Amino acid sequence: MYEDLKYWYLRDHKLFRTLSYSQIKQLCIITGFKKASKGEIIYFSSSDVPRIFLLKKGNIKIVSIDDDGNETIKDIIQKGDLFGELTLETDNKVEEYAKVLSDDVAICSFLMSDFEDLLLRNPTLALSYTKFVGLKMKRIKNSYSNLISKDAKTRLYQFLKDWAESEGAVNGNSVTIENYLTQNDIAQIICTSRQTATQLLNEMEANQLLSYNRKEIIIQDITKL
Amino acid sequence: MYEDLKYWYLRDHKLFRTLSYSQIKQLCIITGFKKASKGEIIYFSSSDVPRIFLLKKGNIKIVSIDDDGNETIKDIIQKGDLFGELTLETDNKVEEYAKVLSDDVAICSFLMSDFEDLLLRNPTLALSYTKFVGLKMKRIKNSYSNLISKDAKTRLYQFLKDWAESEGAVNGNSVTIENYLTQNDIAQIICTSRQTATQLLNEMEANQLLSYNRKEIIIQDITKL
DNA sequence: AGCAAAATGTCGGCTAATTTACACTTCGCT
DNA sequence: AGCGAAGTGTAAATTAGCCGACATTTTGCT
Repeated sequence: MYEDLKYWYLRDHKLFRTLSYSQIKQLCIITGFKKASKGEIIYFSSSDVPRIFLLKKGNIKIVSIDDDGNETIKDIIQKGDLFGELTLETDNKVEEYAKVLSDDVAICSFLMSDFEDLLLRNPTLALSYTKFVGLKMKRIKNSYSNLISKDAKTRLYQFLKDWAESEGAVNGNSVTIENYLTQNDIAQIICTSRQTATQLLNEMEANQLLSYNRKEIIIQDITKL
Repeated sequence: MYEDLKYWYLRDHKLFRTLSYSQIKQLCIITGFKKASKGEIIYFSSSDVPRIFLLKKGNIKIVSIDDDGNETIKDIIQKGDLFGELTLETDNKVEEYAKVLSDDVAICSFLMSDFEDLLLRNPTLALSYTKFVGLKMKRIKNSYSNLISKDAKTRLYQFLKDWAESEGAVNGNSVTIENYLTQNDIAQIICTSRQTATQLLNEMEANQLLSYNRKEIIIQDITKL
């Protein structure tokens, strides 16, 4: 990969924005680049050397298999997000992999050990990274407490609001979301059965809160959710 | 407070164990010390300057109030744990406070800004701290996914196992836990109603899995849980 | 175009667990 | 010692949402 390309990729993430061109260039830590298409599975825990990944394009879901063999969606990663062993500790206990949701994705990665060295040499970056991990933790806490204390309907509403906020195209009070999730995915994210999710979505459509199809979701009036 | 005392307090947490005596002494970041007794409430978010706290003695619970005014237990902090704005970002959105569970507690604290400076000057510490926050995140993720996918009984069993492991006095296969929680607390932690928790605990007692009273819980055979 | 697989829609029975309601016990305090 | 508050025990009614079962629609593939 060309030096300039590396620079551009890293520079694009807000975490690295504070580093100068020469700093990034000097570090040269990007060691992998990968393209993949819809439905493909990318293993990243265990396997070879521990890495941190940056999703450059598209969407993926992080899925884990529990003891009973059920799939659970752990996270949805969007363009620009980091994923992988963000805690800088490898654990082989959890069996996780990523599955491509959008038509195609571009992923770049670097070695965890290289990243650690970088953090050691750039205390400011280390501090930013700590805050970044902390923010991620806060988000998780927040979404989980929703899962626990609210009913399925409220959870779906909250999920749609969050999704609309992070990715929706706003047009007045109406928001259009590119829908790369199946109803089953949505059900898993809000921790309910597929049937319940279907029922709730149809109910919302009947109440003219949104219009749903496999390509996009249009929320008529985001303020009414 | 005497310099030596400060040193001792910090030194006691594994995070600071790598720092030399002179380093800690030089930094002198402990700026607060506090004792409190059972039932007392300690506010730590919002209010004055942001701080990080270290619980030296006793047990506290972190409680938050949601929109509807219900109390939720966010975390149980044990002797030696850090708490407060561990993410190094203050947010005033969440209304959280700590409540003392044990007879009395000792808490020391330092300013978040001082701690940030310290991290900037000690990259190794910064890295350790990041991993520490990451570990905390992993624990939270794990306990939440238990909450979501398992039924109340399994959750209670898991909670008791965890509690026994972190604090229990082992004696062969039997483990004795000092019980500073009410059944209501336990119910909140495992996210069920007080009645269900009571019922399950009595059921376990009837099945001779444990003996419960307000002072202690004795698990007859930890391997059978 | 045609077929299999994946995704969506719909229905009732079933069950864990919440809710409501109340009695009893223990604790902390003056 | 005695009282109120907090904690614990128990039971019945109610319900959200899971599960199984199936029909229909849409997609991707050759």
